[in-house]
Amino acid sequence: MQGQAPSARPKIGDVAQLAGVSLGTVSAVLNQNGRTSEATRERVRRAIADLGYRRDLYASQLARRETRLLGLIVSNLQNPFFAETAQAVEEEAERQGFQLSLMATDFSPLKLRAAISRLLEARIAGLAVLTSESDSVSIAMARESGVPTVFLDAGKPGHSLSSIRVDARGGMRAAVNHLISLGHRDLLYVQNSQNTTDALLRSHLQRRQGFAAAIRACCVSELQTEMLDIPGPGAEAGERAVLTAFQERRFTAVITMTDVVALGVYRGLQSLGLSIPQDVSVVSFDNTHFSHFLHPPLSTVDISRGDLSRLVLQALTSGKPGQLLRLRTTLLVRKSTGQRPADPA
Amino acid sequence: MQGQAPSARPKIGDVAQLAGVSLGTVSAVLNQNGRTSEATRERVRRAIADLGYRRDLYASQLARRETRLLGLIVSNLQNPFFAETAQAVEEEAERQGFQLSLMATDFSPLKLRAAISRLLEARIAGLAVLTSESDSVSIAMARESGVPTVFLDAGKPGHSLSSIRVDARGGMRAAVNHLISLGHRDLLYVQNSQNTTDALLRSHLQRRQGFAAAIRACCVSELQTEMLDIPGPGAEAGERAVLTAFQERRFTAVITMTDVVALGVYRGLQSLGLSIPQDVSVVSFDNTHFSHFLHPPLSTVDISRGDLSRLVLQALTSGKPGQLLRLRTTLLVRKSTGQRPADPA
DNA sequence: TGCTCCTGCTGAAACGTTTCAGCAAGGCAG
DNA sequence: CTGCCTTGCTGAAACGTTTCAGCAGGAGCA
Repeated sequence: MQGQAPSARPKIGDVAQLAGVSLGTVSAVLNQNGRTSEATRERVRRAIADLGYRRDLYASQLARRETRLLGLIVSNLQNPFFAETAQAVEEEAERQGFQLSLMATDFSPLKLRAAISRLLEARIAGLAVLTSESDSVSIAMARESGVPTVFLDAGKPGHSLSSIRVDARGGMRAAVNHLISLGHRDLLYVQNSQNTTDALLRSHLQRRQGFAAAIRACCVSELQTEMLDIPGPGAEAGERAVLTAFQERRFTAVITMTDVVALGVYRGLQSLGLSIPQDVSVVSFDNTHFSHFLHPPLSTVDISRGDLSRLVLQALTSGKPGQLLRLRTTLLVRKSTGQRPADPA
Repeated sequence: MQGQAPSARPKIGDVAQLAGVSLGTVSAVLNQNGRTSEATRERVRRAIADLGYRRDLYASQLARRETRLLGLIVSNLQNPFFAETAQAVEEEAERQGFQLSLMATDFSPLKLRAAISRLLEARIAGLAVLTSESDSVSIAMARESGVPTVFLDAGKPGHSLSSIRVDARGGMRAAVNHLISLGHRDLLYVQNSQNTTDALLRSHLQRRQGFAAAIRACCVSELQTEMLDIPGPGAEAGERAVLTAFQERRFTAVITMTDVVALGVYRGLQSLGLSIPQDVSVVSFDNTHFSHFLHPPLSTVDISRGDLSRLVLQALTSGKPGQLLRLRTTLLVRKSTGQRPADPA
């Protein structure tokens, strides 16, 4: 008859009482610091098990000085590129003794700000924003917090703010050169610049610059290119883009900015009765896992998840914030690109 | 010269001092409860902005009675089924004023236990475990915590423990009947029972029972079936399964337990020079987003993400734990299934 | 024996909020 | 003018840990 609320969470004091030791000793056992004898440890462990004690995260973190928590924000977990990247970062973080708190923005700048806000309240030790919808407001939030931060393709680094610059330009150049060397002269470039924000602009700019540079550098003059802007980041938009573009005119190669869009492009081409790569070649960006399993396997520009996650952790934990980190890209030539058809009727 | 640590996080007391009000008032403004005049609110807001104050999550939650936090554990975010489900649950949770803490197990029972442990430390208001590797230990952990919990396809519900039973049996029966009605008599059933745990067993059992029941109920006697166990949940395993199985003998239809595996099956069949569905029909489970974009579009058993997420929230927040909830499945016939080939040479 | 060092433990302060009883002041009915 | 209600604010207790100075007691050494 010691009190009758059986569902109350036992606290550290209850454990201490049952084990016949003090509060501080239990804490020492829990955290494996301080000096404790094996006998005491055993008694405490028994008491913990008997009571079903579980440490309270909030009290624990409140009392601690610092957190081993990293925040990671991505656009959308449905996109395999982000899912794969998130997993890679999580693994790298764990390897270095950090926990990861993962949030998605669904391509909404407002959700991005809310996510940053929440993560900052959680007193994260570092923040990685790997989305394309970061704008000046969200960057300012991160900057003013003083928390080590890394953005993808966003602005100038400074103070606590690092930036990872994906060499999209180089990747794009490689992709275009690959197509040109295969004889292609009619190129359709499919992009999605719907949520126009700083970072997205920059990211597009790089790709477009790579595209333009490759075309400029190319000796052939009879090059015909068209850029098509699609209204979303999904496969549906890619499919419609192809349907629309090919209605007017015939291309022999399509370049997309993500594998997911390429998935739609595949479907669009197939429904037009065009085969890949006999009639039309397709190149993409991301090298998501499924791209290898498409029919035909998709030629795509790889962004190394391992390198990316290592850069993220380096940026956040090196103690030297404000870095500009560069990430190489490499074109993976698979089976979706081939010689320009002899008779592109 | 008031102290020289500029990077120290401002606390609620600093805000109160700057705004010329008391601690409690600032808290009232922050939480929009209690009575405050517009003038005071404005002063407090200014002070917050000036100082760049941000609430400390841990102190806040420690002082609060309860959390509006739900824990969601899935197997692997790389699998689109889980990514889509997680997103659906997150949206439903948000709609009901809950935040979601998302964790992945990577198919490891140990990681599952660690995840449950962490979530319980965070004092979650409910726990949903949507993975196939839940075992009796993890179920016991959840049960003993007293937190409203829902598992997918795991054991008998009771006390705080609810269970969602996906009608895999029905879905499988529909898939098999569909194939049989198309004339197929040589069926390859591809499953992955690698991490054999209670829930996985149950889940397999259901599917296998559905398979067996459909075959038993079927009048045709010349039915030939084979079950192949693959060593992993990925597309690679699916591809190898086809390569292995078709080496020995020819099937006219393949049934897989997930779309991801079907992706590998597609590739395997294509590399064998077999076309879908002319030579071989394929049916799968999950209806992930990409399955619609495959060539040909994949016939698959749909598990409604909306229904699933609503069930999850109902189980966790209805105040009536210990429920057994059933989730219907529906076969989506697309283009990967067709008449059995006239001459399956 | 006296001194120092080490080990294992204790007890209280600190972490930054929320919550709530209580109080001052003003308005209003009688 | 009195009594009572309402509004807007205050101040302190509580939340459940971690951390750390300090203390008792035993060992080692001269």
